[in-house]
Amino acid sequence: MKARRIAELLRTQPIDEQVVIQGWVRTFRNNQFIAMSDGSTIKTLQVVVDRETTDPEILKRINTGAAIEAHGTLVPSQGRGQSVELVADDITIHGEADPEKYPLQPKRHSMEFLREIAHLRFRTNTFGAVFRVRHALAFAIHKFFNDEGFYYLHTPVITASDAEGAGEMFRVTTLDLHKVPMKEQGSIDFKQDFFERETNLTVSGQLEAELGALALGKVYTFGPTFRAENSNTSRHLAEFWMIEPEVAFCDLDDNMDLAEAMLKYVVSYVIRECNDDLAFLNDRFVKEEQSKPKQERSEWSLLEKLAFIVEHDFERLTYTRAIDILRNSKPNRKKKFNYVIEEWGADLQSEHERYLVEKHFKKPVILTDYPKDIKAFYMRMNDDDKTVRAMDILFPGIGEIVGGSQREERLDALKARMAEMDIPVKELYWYLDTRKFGTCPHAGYGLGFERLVQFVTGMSNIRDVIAFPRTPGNANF
RNA sequence: GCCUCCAUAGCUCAGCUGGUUAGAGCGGCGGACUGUUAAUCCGUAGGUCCAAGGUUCAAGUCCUUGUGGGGGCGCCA
Repeated sequence: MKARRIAELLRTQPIDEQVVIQGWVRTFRNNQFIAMSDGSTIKTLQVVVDRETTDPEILKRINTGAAIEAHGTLVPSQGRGQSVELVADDITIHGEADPEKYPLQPKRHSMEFLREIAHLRFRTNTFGAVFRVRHALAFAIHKFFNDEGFYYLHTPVITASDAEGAGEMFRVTTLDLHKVPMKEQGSIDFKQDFFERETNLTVSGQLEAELGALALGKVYTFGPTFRAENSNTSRHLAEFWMIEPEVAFCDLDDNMDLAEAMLKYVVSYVIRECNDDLAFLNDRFVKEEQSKPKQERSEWSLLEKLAFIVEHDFERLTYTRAIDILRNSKPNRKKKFNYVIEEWGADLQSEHERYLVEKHFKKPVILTDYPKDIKAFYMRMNDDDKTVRAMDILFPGIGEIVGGSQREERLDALKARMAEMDIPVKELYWYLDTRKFGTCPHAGYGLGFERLVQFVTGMSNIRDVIAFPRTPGNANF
């Protein structure tokens, strides 16, 4: 008989049917009740074994973590706490989990401990919920873009251009590091490397996505991205997944509309499809908040935060207006900020972003039209010649979740900007060609996928929303 | 990269201004009970107090260095 999944059995409740389930033991109570999980849902199915007729040797091996298969009949539960249960007539142990050595117990473990056993942490309620939600978000993103007429473009992971200026890069090479081939002048001879030139892991697929957008109209990328920055925070990874839509004939307002619609779509998708997991994560979130000091505590539960995102328009304002608000804010006047805002042109610190989002507007904020000096070369210059058509979407708790812009489509303006910022024009001839031939206004943005998962699951550390986090000094598993 | 905090049983943690044999809960093992819900009750075993130096009559506790980890900041998504 084919095994069925617990999620399906709990949904359809085929009473009196003979069924088979396969999964892992969460707890074994009273030598009689197995709480069994098969990953299909956060809920467990209670398997009732007859301790009189079941071989004691089998009973002894039913421990937390063991993989088992249960054959039996689904019946209404006699106990409280579940509506149906499986009365087993046969139990097979597929794989034991020696309770003396198995690190997971039916109790609360710290996130730090679970991070050190990342190969086993999928088996906990929290990580089961996180990875089901992560999947649902990824699926919803593909569905949203597909429904909107976008094409999923696979941009390269290995890139030769280091001109993007998005951060430090990881080198890709097959050269023998013990005897690197040198040229006469003392520089490394990359002609002998695999690609016969210097190559790195991508820090962004944007430039390539622009090429696709200027033919296919609407494209998006969704792939791994690498930054060799020595960033040690709860919101940074060396390897993370990024979504980068790029749209032709699109200005900054359209771009903001798209980003806001996408975020609302995926959040409401998950609210609809991941009920049980979100309910669990919500409880977890609320408990964690209660343990924090009062002024750091979130006013809302996780579910309230998610509902709020879907129901309210994001606040849109220019950088210039944001500076005015910040300059006149209480913490600025009382010099409570670590970095006091003195004048226009200053880069916003995360304390300022947090003030705007969490204190002043109390909703997601989209900041636009930043000073050109603090933004990338490819952003479209405004008529004031001082600001560019950039936008950052700031979310409560995690800060910047989206960074995007309208792209500079005018060849002369782009070249001038590249010269000013020492971007090698020659190397990026292919990028400039799109401005030479059939250029048009276009725009796009980058969404940090793990930051989105962080927001939706309420997990406070980004290392707990990706299976095997890569951070400075850590590439385990 | 900078600033901070932490490391005690398999896990979560307590251990006061340095002072005798380092504690609890969970988990393990043995038993009792049996429709339980992280089951309960009784008993029991379990420790290189992260490592290496140092101060002291005496170090889990103080100092130095190292290792591992957390949090904050910067860089960003």
